[in-house]
Parts: sequence; C-alpha cells; structure tokens
Amino acid sequence: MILPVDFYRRPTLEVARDLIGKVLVYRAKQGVTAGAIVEVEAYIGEDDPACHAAAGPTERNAPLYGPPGRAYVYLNYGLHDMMNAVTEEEGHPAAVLIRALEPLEGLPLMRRRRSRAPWRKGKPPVSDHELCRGPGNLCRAMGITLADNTRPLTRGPLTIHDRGITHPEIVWSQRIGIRVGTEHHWRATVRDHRSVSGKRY
DNA sequence: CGTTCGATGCACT
DNA sequence: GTGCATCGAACGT
Repeated sequence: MILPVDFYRRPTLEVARDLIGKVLVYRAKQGVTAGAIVEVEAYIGEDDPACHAAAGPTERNAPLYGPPGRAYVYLNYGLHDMMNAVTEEEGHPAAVLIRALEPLEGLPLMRRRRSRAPWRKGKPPVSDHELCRGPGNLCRAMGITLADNTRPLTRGPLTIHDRGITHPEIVWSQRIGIRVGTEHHWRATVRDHRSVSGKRY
C-alpha cells in the first residue's frame, strides 16, 4: 500500500520514525528498483540551522515550503543527489532525508548505475548491502535525480510503500555530515543494520 | 580501527 | 567567491 499524503502531514520526527522499514520504489524505463528505508534524518523549520530553510525561502528550497508528500531533491558537493520527503503542513518547511536503504529489488540495475559513477571506473562492483548505503549512493542506485524534485510520492514512478515489514528496532542519534545543528538527535537508524551509513548503534 | 583530503556544480551572498 | 545534509582513497595507529 502506498503511503497517503496524511502520512507526511504530521510532525517530522514522527514521520521520520515511521519511514524506517517502509519501502522506496522507483519504476524507471530500465526497470524497477526498491529498498527498505534503514536510515533517515529530520530537518525541521527555519530555526533548525542545518535545514535548508534556515535562511528563509529561496528558489532552491521552495519544495520544503510546499505541500507534504513530495520529493525534495537537490545536488550536493556538485556530485551527489539527495532525496527528502517533504513533511508537515504547507508553509512549514521540513523534510526527512532518506540516507540509506536495504536493497530489495533490481539489484543488478542498482549495481550497473553505481558502476557508472566516474569515480568507480575500473573499480570492483560494490556488494549488495552497500548499493544504497549513503544518501548520494542510494540516489544513484535508484536513478533518483534533480528531475524528480517536487514529484509526489503518492503516485507516479517514485513512491513509498508500507509492505508490512515488522517493527525494526530504531535508534536515535546525532545527525551526521553537518557542521551546525549537531545537538539534535534527529537521525533514526535500524539498530546495527549493515546498510546504514556512518556510525551504527 | 581512525582521521584527512580532493573531486565537483551550483545556489546563495 | 564561498561553502556545502558526500564519497572513497590515502594515509596513520
């Protein structure tokens, strides 16, 4: 079952918690890829210095201010696409960054896409559990790009599903890879999961 | 195990 | 011109 818009129109920390174990699906022309979410981070409002809305509305962060249940995709470090799910009411800028998946479907396609990265030329293919480890890696493996920015997650090629995965054990920790706002423990991971990026708990 | 650092594009100031 | 919500290699312990 595809998660409805009301799933996303809630406090961001609740959405973040509940996204763990849900399944991200991309139906591309090349084939279907899917993975269970095992790591997320919440970015909440203009008072959160690490949130892209910290400096107020801009052209780039406009999707954060838009309706919930849509994708906010942006390019980071000039290299990596990052995918968020927009949360809360329209006008309240907040989102959940999808940081890692456990690959479920389309692993050969994921591996082909990962191998296509310029910095992986001539390198051995990555193992299964590494295919979607890290926000940049998962976007590359899933084929998620800036073209998917603002796409609804309730229909179309990019969707998030409840497939009844049973209550993974969730651990909260500091968000990683940021230089401000590290005091908040707004990173949720599945305990000791090998597809989680960075430190595991 | 850990830390450091270069690649790379673009929004923002 | 500056600085990233990263990745992976190259080192040191």
